Amino acid sequence: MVTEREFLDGYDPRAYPALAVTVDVVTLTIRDGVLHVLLVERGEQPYAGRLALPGGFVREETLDQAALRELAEETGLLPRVHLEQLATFGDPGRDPRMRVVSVAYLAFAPRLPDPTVGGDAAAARWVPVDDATDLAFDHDAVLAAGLERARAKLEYSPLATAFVGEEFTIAQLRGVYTAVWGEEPHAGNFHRKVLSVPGFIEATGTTTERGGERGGPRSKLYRAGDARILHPALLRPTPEERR
Amino acid sequence: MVTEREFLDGYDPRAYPALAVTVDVVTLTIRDGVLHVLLVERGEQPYAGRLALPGGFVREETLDQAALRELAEETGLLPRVHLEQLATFGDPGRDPRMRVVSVAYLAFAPRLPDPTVGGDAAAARWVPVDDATDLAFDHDAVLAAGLERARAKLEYSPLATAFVGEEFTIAQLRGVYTAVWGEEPHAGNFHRKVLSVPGFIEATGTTTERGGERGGPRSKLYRAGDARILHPALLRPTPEERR
DNA sequence: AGAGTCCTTCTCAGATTGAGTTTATCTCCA
DNA sequence: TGGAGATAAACTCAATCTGAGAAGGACTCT
Repeated sequence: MVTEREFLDGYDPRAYPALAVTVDVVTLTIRDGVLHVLLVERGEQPYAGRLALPGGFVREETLDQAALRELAEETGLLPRVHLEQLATFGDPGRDPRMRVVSVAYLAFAPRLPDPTVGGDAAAARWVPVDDATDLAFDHDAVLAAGLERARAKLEYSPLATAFVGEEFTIAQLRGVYTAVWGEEPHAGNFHRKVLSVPGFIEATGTTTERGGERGGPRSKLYRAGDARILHPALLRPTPEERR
Repeated sequence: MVTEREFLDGYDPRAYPALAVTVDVVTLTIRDGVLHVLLVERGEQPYAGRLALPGGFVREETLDQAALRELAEETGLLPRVHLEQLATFGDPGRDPRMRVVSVAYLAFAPRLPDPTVGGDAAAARWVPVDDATDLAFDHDAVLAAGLERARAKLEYSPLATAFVGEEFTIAQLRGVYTAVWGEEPHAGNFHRKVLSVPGFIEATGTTTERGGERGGPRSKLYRAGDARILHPALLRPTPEERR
């Protein structure tokens, strides 16, 4: 906010050229073990033909509502989506047309159907994050910030459960960590750790109907617990070489 | 950012009433072992007489530059200040005059002199964070977010060194954790831990000139190392009751 | 039926942690 | 000047946690 003094001293409509505030959403999901991000293809200049994060102007609504609205318009999804503010990008010149300050959001969703082009949805599609390069505007940096946030939050928050369905196996949960971190945690230790963190997951008492596709026993099913933070945390292997 | 489609579909100057973007800065420092925040007293309505975070309009500059400029205008301080983006607050109605989207920043500074009222500085002063209540606008929430971020960052980043001078003792560093967490870490274990984290601090080879004010031997002096993250982390005592 | 998969549990040595103790150095005050 | 009290730094030790591996089944496919 701004103090009255600054408001009076500084305010001159001509001194502050038109300025827009938008939201952009980094929506992540996992498909076939690979982390994907939701992108839309731009039809017009600038950056025509390039991929970009879905987003749009903020209306008379909260920023959170704007992000949720954009996400819904683009994908038709609403339920079971974790949404959080990521960071704000506002360098002059990041949009060649005018000064645009963009509040970036980060969303996590379980596997979703391909966006239907019903409604006003542009050509939205899921793209493996490794292929999501050369995005329009400064969206490469926005995506990078989102990925780093996601990797870090898996360590100390029960976020991974937002990527899987209502009921899930520990192996599925491990698949989330593998996809996001790009590294597979030790299966046995992961199992022990996940079960020992209070409130992370709770057993349903049921198991899967079948074993794994390539064999193996049925697995027990779990649902998300009520913990908001993981304690102790599940730390990434090799955060960096020691010494 | 915004796609061209959305830009064309949605853009109508009258549909989007005037909107301002500001930065507000939560500046923290430690004085006499107590965490303080920099506040300015508002002279005019709304919220006349109330305390508020320093801030102002974003000009033709990056958001980071705007935050740094506001901080410098308010306090005259520039060197050795750690500054990072905190979060963006944009609820309609958070400013009664117009829609104002505020990008909040978080700054950490070693002990600084009282802001001189030279220049255009308003009545800025350091206030113990526990006394910083009933702030103008939604600044209570902004401050709360800043405090929580600071507490969390002490765990896994070498941020504490931003609160002390160029050279410091381990006891001073422990004082930072005590002030921010409101809880004193075990002195012996803190000592061991801080020295064992690679890159956190490095010895200068010198000691203080005198012992502590109430006795005790001279302490060794250290300076900040080059680590960007602490690994392993210094976890807060009692993050919550286990089980 | 056999080969291969993999969920789940177990083992174990090494590292880390929390709590407390020890030693020596220094300041303040009588 | 001689304590009394404070504290930086190092050490001790038991309890816990961690990483790495292996074992036991239960299940899939061919």
